[in-house]
Amino acid sequence: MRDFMTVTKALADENRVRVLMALQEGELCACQIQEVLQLAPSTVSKHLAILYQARLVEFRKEGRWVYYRLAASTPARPFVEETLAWLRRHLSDDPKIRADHEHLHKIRAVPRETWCRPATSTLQTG
Amino acid sequence: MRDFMTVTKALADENRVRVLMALQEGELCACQIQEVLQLAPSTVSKHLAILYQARLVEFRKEGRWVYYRLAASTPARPFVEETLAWLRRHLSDDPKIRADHEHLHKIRAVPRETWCRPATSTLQTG
DNA sequence: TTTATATTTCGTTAATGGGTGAAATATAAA
DNA sequence: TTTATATTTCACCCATTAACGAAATATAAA
Repeated sequence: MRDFMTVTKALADENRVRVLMALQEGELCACQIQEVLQLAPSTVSKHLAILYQARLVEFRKEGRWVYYRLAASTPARPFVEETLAWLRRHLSDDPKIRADHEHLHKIRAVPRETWCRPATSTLQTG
Repeated sequence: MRDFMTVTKALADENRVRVLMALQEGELCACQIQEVLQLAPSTVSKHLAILYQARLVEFRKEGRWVYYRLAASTPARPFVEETLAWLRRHLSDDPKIRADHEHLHKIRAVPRETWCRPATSTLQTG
């Protein structure tokens, strides 16, 4: 029950759901997720920690960067894939999710140095 | 997205999840739900309103009583059945859910007048 | 080493949300 | 009508949490 509630609470925030949907297309480093959500790094970090505690995402560290991905489902814990499929079925067509995906495509199209910088993002958001 | 978040927020509370699981065995009136959750009537009423807004439950009024049931899934909105199936798969074996079911069996076994009374419940809870 | 960058942790603030009791509402019984 | 009961609404309190900036941590580059 406790595990289950940890997951439902993790899903009860729009920004965290956006993260999970963004990760459906592949891993992203923390700063890419910051760019999509347009939130402060500390805020995004907290959201990612909550998703990690719910075991919905995993991460790997590469140099200064931390790459997050959807957690792998195991036979013993089909939970994740099931939950993500549920999200996908109901949110794939959502306008905001679609906008995030378009935003992500732009982010992936340019070298990281272009946008992973101090404060001024040169990326066109519209 | 907004609809979806209304549902995930509704699911992000343990007592509301307990209500949904309790309703799997059939409709219950508000006071029966109060008895299961052991919470104040006003609190239970609030929880039920949140579940209703999320369109996870429906209700019918019969005299002074209000009977709640799981919402019917329609082809246009398979959401409910899917969500409830998800709950069932992951919580049917949960100790607290099982205890609620046992409690419910006792509640159903006695006439309503026995326990749906002022403040003193004569029902054995253990 | 020093400097720069990516991320997390910490402290704080503001908003949200669960809990309650009292009052309001609705219906049934006396 | 008056009284009793079931439920909801309202106002409030307290706990939780999302957001941020600043500081701390970690790693890479100079």
